Amino acid sequence: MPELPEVETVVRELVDIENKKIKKVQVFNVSSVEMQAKAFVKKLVGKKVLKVGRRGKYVLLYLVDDDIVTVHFRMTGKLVFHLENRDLNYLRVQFDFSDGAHLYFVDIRKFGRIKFWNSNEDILPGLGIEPFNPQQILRALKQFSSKREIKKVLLDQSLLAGIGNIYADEVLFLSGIHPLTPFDQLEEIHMKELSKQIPRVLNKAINRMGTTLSDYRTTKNIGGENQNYLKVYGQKDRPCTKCKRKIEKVVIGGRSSHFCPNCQPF
DNA sequence: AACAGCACCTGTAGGC
DNA sequence: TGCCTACAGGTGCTGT
Repeated sequence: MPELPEVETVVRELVDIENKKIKKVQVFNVSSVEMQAKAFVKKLVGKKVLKVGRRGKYVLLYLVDDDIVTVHFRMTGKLVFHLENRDLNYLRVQFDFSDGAHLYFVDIRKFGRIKFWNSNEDILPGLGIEPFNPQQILRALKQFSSKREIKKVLLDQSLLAGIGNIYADEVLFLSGIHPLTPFDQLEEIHMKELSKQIPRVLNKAINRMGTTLSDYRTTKNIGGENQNYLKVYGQKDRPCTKCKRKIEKVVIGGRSSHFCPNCQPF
């Protein structure tokens, strides 16, 4: 799942577990939790989930006593309220609540991670700002310095938290910036455009409940709609929506990058 | 310090 | 049908 809009969609549905007490936790794949499974279970059982939130691509579960649990889906993780047959083989962690509700952490590739943080810990150190305020984004971009390609910079979670491969490509297309452009060669107008487009792209995707390409599903195990509105991601060889030129695909930092050679000149 | 490369896993799609 | 390779919404470690 993965990027900010998908995580935000899930978090909004997770209000259903707020104020519920965790009655039982079962860890079926030890590497899914960043702690000895036994200790992890002990930390959670009997605790109430006061609130659910999000930072970047992380789901946050605020527990009593100010302890926090973070969930990162990486590539294929998801949290669902009901376990379907097709997910049976990929159930990694199960949470049972005292009112009879369940929450299942399902993850085909086992990259996802669930972490317990004590109340005195500084959670998610080094994570960048939430990318919704254009002025704040512009400020962050202006004080950032790098010779790296803009595509790589957008994927850097320590600058802006939550942008992934799909939305980075979409943002660059709408901003008219070639993904290989060195960050330190961006002009003021480019920075302003990025600051404007980043929140727009993310908010639109949130309103469409995220982008479902293969694995991402909401807690109710249904997909989002944003995949039907992508301008460049996954659109290789298809005509650009603005100029009809063929969308191209290159590899940058090991990630596929889609762009229109006409609308995003190098 | 920054960056490339690879590791972590499993499934799927496409070529032959 | 079957085998093989490439690739997938992400990060984190290691070596240069």
